[in-house]
Amino acid sequence: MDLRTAADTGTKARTRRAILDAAVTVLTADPAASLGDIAAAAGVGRTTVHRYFPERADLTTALQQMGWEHVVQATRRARLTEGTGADGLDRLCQEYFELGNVLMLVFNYSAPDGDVTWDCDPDSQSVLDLITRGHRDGSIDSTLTGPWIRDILWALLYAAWQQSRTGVASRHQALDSCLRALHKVVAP
Amino acid sequence: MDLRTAADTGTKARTRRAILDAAVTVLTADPAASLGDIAAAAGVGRTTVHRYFPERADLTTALQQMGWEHVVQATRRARLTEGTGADGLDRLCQEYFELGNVLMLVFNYSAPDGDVTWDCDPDSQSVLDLITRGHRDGSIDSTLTGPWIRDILWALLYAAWQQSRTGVASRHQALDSCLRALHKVVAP
DNA sequence: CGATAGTGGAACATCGATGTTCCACAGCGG
DNA sequence: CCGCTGTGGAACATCGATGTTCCACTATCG
Repeated sequence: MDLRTAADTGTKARTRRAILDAAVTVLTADPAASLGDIAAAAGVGRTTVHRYFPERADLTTALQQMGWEHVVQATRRARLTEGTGADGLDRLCQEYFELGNVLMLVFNYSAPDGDVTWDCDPDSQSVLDLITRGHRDGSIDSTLTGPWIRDILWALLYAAWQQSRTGVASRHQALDSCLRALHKVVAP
Repeated sequence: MDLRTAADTGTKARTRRAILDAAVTVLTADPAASLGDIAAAAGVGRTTVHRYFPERADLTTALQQMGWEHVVQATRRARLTEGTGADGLDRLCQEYFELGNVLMLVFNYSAPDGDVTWDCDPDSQSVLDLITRGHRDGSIDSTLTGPWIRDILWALLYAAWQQSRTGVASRHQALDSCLRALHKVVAP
């Protein structure tokens, strides 16, 4: 017998995923949305939400964890150890941009819930290492500290996503603007 | 007889101001804080808060209005019509940075309450005009649109204030980093 | 001194979100 | 077919925030 039951990849997993996905969408639009709103958006009953996440905190915790897993995977896909530091940063920006709403949620949930800023997560160090490599190979301005560049990256991504979300620019235009701004900032 | 009673500049004005100031501090830290928290931070009773702002919405409206007034005044102080476009943007960044928490509040309250983004306020046009002038006088990269540069400005300010607020950098260092990043982005 | 403005606090009603319980229904495999 | 699993919905209790009312206290000014 398996520790995880067979249903773990079946109906239950799908329902859980639907709730989490809906939560990302709804909570991004309104961080104070009720569980009923989330249930409605997920197309399930409020009871079902409570079945999967007994308390609201359980849901937000799961959301935060899922969000960070996405960020970690995106960081991995960016292959930070290949090419120059600036190249890696470029790929990282593109991967993060693809995360969309998940990114905004992780961004916003860092402060209010717990002060678990993005300093303490496992992949943050690899980003700082990337920047250090960029400092050494001359592709990143050495006068800009690692944490500051990382924060600029997130800030630019936030602004770019706002642009795309509000229809000021298309998704592609927003990403393009973001990448160019990042290039100019980190260039020595 | 005055339309505004004499007390308008006396005790009542001071109490009102204390409540608004406390609200800025508290709501910046936790946007979902209760009126009791705000009253305690202001050093007044919860009843008094209700006397000045009968409903929560009245308080948030007043906050938003006060915030925008500060922004407008800061924009005026930056004397956007003097010097090159880039110079004006530089001064604007410094003035906005000085607004501190008020800035963060205006920034955060743009989306959740009403969709009154910073496009519709009176001073926004003068900022866009400034950028257009920078495009013409060659001090600002013409391939970057006005709205995008304005959003970058806000995003960088947000990131810089986070740095200073979390103690990663001093206030002065944060502003310096912010200004240098802005310079590099807008440079043609 | 006496009136008035401004305030604080207690008490209360209300409302929405939350969390729990229970029951009914549908699908699916043995 | 029967039982199990997953679900939806109704009903209920609870809790915290909100908004209101009322009364007492203090300081200031005429």
